Parts: sequence; C-alpha cells; structure tokens
Amino acid sequence: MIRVILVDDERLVRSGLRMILDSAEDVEVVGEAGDGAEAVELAARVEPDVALLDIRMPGTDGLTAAAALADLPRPPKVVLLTTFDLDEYVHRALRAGAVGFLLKDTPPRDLIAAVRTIAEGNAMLAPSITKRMLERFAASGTGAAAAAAQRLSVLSERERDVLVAVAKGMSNAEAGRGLGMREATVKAHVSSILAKLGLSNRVQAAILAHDAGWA
Amino acid sequence: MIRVILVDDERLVRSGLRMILDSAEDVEVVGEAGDGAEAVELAARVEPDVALLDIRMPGTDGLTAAAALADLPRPPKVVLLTTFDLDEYVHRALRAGAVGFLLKDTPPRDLIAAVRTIAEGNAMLAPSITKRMLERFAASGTGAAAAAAQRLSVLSERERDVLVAVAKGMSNAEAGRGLGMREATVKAHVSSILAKLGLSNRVQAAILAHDAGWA
DNA sequence: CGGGGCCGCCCCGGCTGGCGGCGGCCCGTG
DNA sequence: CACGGGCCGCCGCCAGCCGGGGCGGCCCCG
Repeated sequence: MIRVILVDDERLVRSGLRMILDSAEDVEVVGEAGDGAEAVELAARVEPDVALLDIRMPGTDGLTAAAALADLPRPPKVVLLTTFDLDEYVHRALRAGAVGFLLKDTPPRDLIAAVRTIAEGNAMLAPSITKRMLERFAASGTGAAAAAAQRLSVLSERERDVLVAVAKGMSNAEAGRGLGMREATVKAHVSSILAKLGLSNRVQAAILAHDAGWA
Repeated sequence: MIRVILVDDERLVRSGLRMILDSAEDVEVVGEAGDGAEAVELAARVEPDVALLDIRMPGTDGLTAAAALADLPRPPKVVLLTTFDLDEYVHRALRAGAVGFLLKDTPPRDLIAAVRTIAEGNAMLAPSITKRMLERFAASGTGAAAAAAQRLSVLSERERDVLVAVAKGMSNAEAGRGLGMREATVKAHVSSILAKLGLSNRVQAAILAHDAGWA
C-alpha cells in the first residue's frame, strides 16, 4: 500500500486529489495539510511514502517545504504540483530533492500512475517539463561527458564493470566480491583498462569514468 | 492521425509494436525498417510524425540513425527503444536530438500514451531514466559541489594542495615533486585527509575533490 | 610553560600495478 | 573441416606504491 499525504491550501483541491487517489486500490491518503509548515509536521508524524505538494501556498510554500521534508529522518518522495510549469520553479524543486513535478491538468489516470512510479523509487515529470529538460540537457554540459564516454568505448564488457567499481572508490578486493571474481582478476582488468586508456593509475581512470557519468 | 514508423532488426518485435499501436484509433503505422539505413530512406519517403528506433541493430544502429533522421527536411520525432538503459546510450541519444527514450518492458498502454505525448511536441523518458537525469541535474548545479566543498573545509592548507594533486591522478611521489615535499610527507597528508573525511582510499578523496570543482 | 594544531619524516603490512600464462570463443583461411 | 590467430576472461607471482602508526620540530594561544 502506497501511503500519500496531500498538501494544498485549497480544501477543494485536496478533496479532488483524495478522490482520485482513493480510487486506486494500492494507494492510501493518510493525511492532509494546508501549508508547508503543517506538511512537515504531518510527514514527521505519519511517515508517508509520497508527499504531493502544491507550490503556491500562503505561509511556507511548497518549495521550502520540499527542502524541509528532505531533512526528515525518513523523508517521503516529494512531488510538486502546480498550474504553471515555470522553469524557475522546476529548478528550485529539483534542487530541493523533488522526484516529481506535475501539472494540475494531469489526467486522473496519469496521476495515479505517477504516484506508483514515484513510490517505486523512480521519477516522473510532466511531459512538457521533460521536453525542456532534454533541450537543456542536449544543449549544455554534455561535452566532457561525451568525450569521456567516447574514450571509454574501447573497453570490454567486464572491464566496464570493473571500472564502475573502481570509480565508486572500491578496492580491488571489494570489486571482486561485488562482481564475483578473484581479486587477481580484478587487478588484471584494471591493468588492461589503464593500458587501453593510456593512464598510469586507478585514480585517473576513476575520474574519467566519473566524467562519463558511470558513477 | 499520428503516423509512425517502426525500426527494429527483429521482425517479431516490429509485429508486436505494430499490434500495440494499431490498437489505438489515432495511431497509424506507416512503415517498417530493419536497420538504420533503411529507416532513413523510409522516413524520407513517408515522412512520419514519429519514429520508434531500436538502439542495437546490425549495420547502422539506432543512435546513428537518429542523428541522420534529424537532418531530413521534415524530421520525425525520434524515440529510442532499448532493453537496457545504459547512461551512455541515453546521452548519445539525447544529443542526437531524440525526444523519447523507452525501455522494451514498457506496458502497451504506456507506449501508446508516449507516442501521443511525443506527437504533441513533448518529451517522454522511461521513469528510471528520468530519475537518473534528475539526480544528475540536481548534482550539476552547485548542490553536490557545495556539499563536497563543505566536507573539504576541514582540511588544512597543505592538505588541500595534496588533495588537488591526488585528484589530478598524481602518485604521491609526483605530488611531492610538484609541491616541494618528500613523498613520505605527501603520504602523511593523504592519510590525514582520509581520516578527516572518513574515507578509505585516495580514489574516494579524488572523486570528492573532483565534485567540489578542485580539479 | 604546557598543550594543541600543523608540518615534515621514517618504518611496516597490505594493496596496487606489471608480467606471464591458461582455457574458451569467434572468425577468417587454407 | 581443421587450424591458427586474436580477443576476452581468468589467475599467480613479484616489485613497488599506498595507507597506518609513531616521532620530532615549529608556531600559536591559553
């Protein structure tokens, strides 16, 4: 059962959301709050899996509340709900650790699906927001990552596994346990990686992998 | 009516997709291709709204084809379809201009919804990919960098110098030459750094420094 | 003067990286 | 088909580097 709390200053909106979510058998609305401060207090008490927050609220707004919720001992997955998908909101929300951002015109079926997706540990954005994120993503910042990924393309399958482990800061022995091979084998792979990439030690390899987004 | 082409080297997969999509009244499959080259030729002829491409194909793969499709006079919206959501694929795909990236285990209902979303000019990613994009997004801002810098603030001046050298992939001896101190001294500083930061080896320290923008 | 923090150095056990070697798989060739 | 070469994954050995602990000198501050 997915436990959800609803946070919106308008009682009517909360009722509507509750009706939609209660129609799903695996979702249970376990509390409601009218502003951000109440939301944090409520979440601390009932420890929900998911918190649906309106952004615009009197008093503590949804973005501030999202950051506060992230500091709870057992933080809920935070989804922000708004009428307008302003870029600035989206940025602040994601920075605050939100894993969902939906528009209030989302169809009921999609809202339920989104809650399930979030509860499973994944993320869900409104399609229009996804599009703008992709544009930003494609436009900026991927240069170094792409170059790194290119260099790493010469590695074999097993070497990639080993490199990921190395890039996480594991020792050869730890990597061996994680990948089900002897430490001696891990070391051989590491040597091969260094040779193929023209590097001289594992730190350089780890950073390259890090740049490529492998860890 | 949304006009779609299917590109996959396995006829069975294409048939399955066609059956799913044909069950939607507003979607029409107007062509199929077995590899990337065929796909480009087909798209140029039938000018579909959406192209569903498998990534792994013999000959011209889906990523290469996606880039070629973007150069057509009336380019289709490109959606990539794959079994594994490797970061490297996602990066290349989005840079190639794809507006969708789905896993082959996507439920039929969601696939149809995704096609509609794409056709409307929005974007659609598999939830697991959305999540990783968000993590990267939140980290790319000064979020993680600030957290890393915070942790590094306990280091002394000389320890910072040593950490920068380590983060560049230098050995202790090299760092010693660069900083004008004995290798033994560098090693002592590295030990102190690891102790202060609660890490167990230099790779972890290097990555932390890297995240903080020190190298 | 005593104590704490920082810097520099040495010794030692364990880990890392280089080298050689083994078997299995794929593929082009005779 | 046989066979040989290349690549991959796997392993053992050895020199050298890394990380931990301990020691002394310097400066600052109480």
